[in-house]
Amino acid sequence: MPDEKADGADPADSLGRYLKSVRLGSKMTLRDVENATGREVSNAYLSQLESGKISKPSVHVLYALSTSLGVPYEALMERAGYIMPTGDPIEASNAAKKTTYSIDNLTVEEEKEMLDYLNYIRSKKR
Amino acid sequence: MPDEKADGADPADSLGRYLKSVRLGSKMTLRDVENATGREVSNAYLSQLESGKISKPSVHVLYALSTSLGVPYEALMERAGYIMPTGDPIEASNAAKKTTYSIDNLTVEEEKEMLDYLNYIRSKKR
DNA sequence: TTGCCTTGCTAAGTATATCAAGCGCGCTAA
DNA sequence: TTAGCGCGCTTGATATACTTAGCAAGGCAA
Repeated sequence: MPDEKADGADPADSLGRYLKSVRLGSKMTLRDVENATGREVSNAYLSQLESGKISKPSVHVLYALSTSLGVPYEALMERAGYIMPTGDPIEASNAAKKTTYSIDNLTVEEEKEMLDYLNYIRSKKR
Repeated sequence: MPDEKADGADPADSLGRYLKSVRLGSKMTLRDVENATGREVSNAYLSQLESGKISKPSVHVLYALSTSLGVPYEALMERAGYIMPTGDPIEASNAAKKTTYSIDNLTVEEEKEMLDYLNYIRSKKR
């Protein structure tokens, strides 16, 4: 691993290494985690996750792992490259293409503002 | 074989119908949405989503649709059967009451106002 | 009519997540 | 030594998300 960058450049890699470090930190085996998730995540699959062979596990898997390992759900979501609504680094591909459609490419802040505004106009009308 | 049930018990079904109602409410075609997502979600795929043929789209797809359609990310996540950290184990029945919070059921006037507001905050920020 | 365009939709293929089974290694005990 | 067990890991198979190409129906113009 001589070419590791300081930041987590590769998201998949980062997720795998994160999962592994957390598991080892808890002194659990792969099968321990499998059982802790109620067999929702097989040890074989977890192994592939940790080695980075699988880049985008489903949210269900991430949720099961987060509760079984005791780490916050959001941490796993972000490292898996998913976008959390509370605002975070976003995969750049979104910003690339712009079309001039009605509500297009809402940023997270914009979405929040829009929601606030909706609440405002609704309360006003009631 | 038209054996559709009238209730919205099935979450997958619910997601499809929700997407469709939002799209029609915005007066967009399937291809409009495809373009609005920057081609991230094809019109063919969206059609399958709306018809309930696909039950668990990835979070990326849901995110692209939420921004392009102007609905909150959480609403789609919940209807797709995913678990959001702020909620708890979510069942279909739960989703119904919980999503009153969202931009669900936008009236036409509200939609117009929202669009105006979006233009406003965008022009302000540039 | 004929021709062109758009709309929703489908059929068939590819990619990838996920599972079940099992392999080889290191350990510990007889 | 051999037997057994738990460990991480791999290998193949299946399910399902997702793509690309295209079709039938309807609208509209010449």
